[in-house]
Amino acid sequence: MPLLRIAIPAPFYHGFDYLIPSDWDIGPLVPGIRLRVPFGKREAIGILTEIIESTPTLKPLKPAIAFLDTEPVFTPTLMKLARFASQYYHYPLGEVFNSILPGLLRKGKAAYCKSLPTTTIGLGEQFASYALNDAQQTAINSVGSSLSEFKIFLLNGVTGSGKTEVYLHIIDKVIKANKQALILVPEIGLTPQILARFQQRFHVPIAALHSGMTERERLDAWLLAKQGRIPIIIGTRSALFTPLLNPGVIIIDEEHDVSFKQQEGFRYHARDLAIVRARMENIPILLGSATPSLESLHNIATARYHLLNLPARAGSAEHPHFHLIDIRNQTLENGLSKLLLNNMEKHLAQNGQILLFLNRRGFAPVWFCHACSWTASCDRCDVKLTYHQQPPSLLCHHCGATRPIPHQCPKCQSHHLYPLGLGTQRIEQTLAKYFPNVGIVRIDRDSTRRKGALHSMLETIHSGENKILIGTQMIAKGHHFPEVTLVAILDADTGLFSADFRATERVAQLLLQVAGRAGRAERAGEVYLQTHNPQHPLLLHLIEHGYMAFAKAALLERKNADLPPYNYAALFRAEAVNAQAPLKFLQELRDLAHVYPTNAVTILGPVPALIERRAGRYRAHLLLLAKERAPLHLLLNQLLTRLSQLPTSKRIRWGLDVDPMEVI
DNA sequence: AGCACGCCGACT
DNA sequence: GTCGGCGTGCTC
Repeated sequence: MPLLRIAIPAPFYHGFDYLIPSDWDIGPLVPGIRLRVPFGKREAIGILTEIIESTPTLKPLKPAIAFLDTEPVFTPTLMKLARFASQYYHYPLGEVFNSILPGLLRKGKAAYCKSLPTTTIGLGEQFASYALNDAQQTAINSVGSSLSEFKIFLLNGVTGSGKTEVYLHIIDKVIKANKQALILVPEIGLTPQILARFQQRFHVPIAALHSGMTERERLDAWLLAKQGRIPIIIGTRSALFTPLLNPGVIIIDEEHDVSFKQQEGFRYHARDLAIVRARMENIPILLGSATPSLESLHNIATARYHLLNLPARAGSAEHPHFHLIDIRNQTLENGLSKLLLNNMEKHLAQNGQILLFLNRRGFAPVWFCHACSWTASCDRCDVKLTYHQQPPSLLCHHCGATRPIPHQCPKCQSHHLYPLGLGTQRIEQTLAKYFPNVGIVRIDRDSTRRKGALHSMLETIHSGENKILIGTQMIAKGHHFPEVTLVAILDADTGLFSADFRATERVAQLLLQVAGRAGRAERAGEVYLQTHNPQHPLLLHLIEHGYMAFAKAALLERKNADLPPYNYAALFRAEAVNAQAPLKFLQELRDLAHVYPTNAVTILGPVPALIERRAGRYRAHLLLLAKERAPLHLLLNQLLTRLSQLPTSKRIRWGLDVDPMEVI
């Protein structure tokens, strides 16, 4: 008698087996359909993974309640991909399915599409009006001649080298072959500009999967893509799991971007899984970046990926022209050096626009007592509170807590309290004083909270109404400012000495990204970096020899330190209200590893997290490193099967992060 | 993760 | 005398 093996969205690493009610037609019972089943004292919706002949469980089986689909909600590839991801990230299969499914299907709604494509159908301009250079043509031909085979390409080219044009031509070939193109972009990269460019070029339905969509729109896009009726799908990380009837190509734009890695729950990396998917679908995958990840560059070196280089267009600098401003022993005007202010004046006089980058929102990062050096810190986190002037408050950037600003020191009763250090609000104020007749706009999370605010602020730059833009990381992605002739990074030192092994890579990528916001292809901007470390080898390498030289040096460091990509990493994270519990739990886990001795895996820790207490919870980490994947994953499996038996495991929130992006 | 059961403190 | 706190155990 056949039985149903079902993946249930619950924290278990195995499926659950059910009886088939005797009056059911067995025909629709194929892997990939949803079923409603009794589960403990409640009901659950699970995915049928297998029809089996017998069950290993000794408990009596319950019959399933209902099947919700007559055909699978997943394509066969997505079923395989989910299974792979579940094993690779050691995350329960039912939970993986659950995070892939559109919300309405998760809740048991019918897999039925009400509307025809709600997406815009573009005008379909002629492609022949666009001149390609040799490098672009080579890239297009390389991918174009591999349209029905699995091959990984890395398209490396600076801003303005024409990466998007290459994407568009490849997509054109794909849809002309009646296949579908899946494009993943970073979280903030999915701007209306990018979408407009696609809509302008293609006379086909385009699904743009963004956070503002309703659940209904999401489901429609999913179902239409599955039926092959939407040829182009653009979206962020989770769009990777869109079912495709006729997949033709996957494109990952800005492949180095960390937003492709999910940072909670099912901690998958969309780029890495996209490669697995492309292999399963037997299609090419194109990774694009001006600053490729060290992982990808290593894969170029080992010939796993094929490199396609796009040199900068004629007339433009290969990389922006950098100037280091040594701010040691200099009197700064609220963070702005004399040299920078003079150059700003010069550029403004020539009607240029200016972009200032400071990755710190608020007015000042510290509220400080002049008399006894007391500083305001968060009650629930191990961080100082940030002083905000609008609205006036002390804010914790880690847990969101706000406090009124004390004007008397709680420690020594002094009234000499003042904001210390620099944030974007303070820079904005200083600029207003220095350039009273120049339009200034500040773009950060605080100033853009209102819906549509970001868009209208960007407009004031594009229209020329504002001449100076001061912003945080928000301005580093997606947007381009052709009239900006001067870019300044006010504090290039942030991150240079971070304990995380990826910090320097992130700094290099961020600096180049910010620098790349400016200018036109034929008129690249000047870039100033204010630093206390003008001799820092990373900064020197980057500005003198460019990103590739930096990457080469950084890879050598990683190799010498046995860090990724020369080792595979997995990180156990634990947190609890009790300060000792996470460390104790991870120590127990480490001790458990002694039961499975292996030389192939190095275990480091447990150690408290760099910011140990966050939102009232203490956090700790245990890092595992291995030269080969197999022994690492074997050990992880062994640990996970016995983890729930550890005495402290119930009092702990824990998670496993395979290929972690951050280890501090 | 849910959900129920179970055994100890402050309320009508 | 009950309502409810969250520790513990279970889910085919």
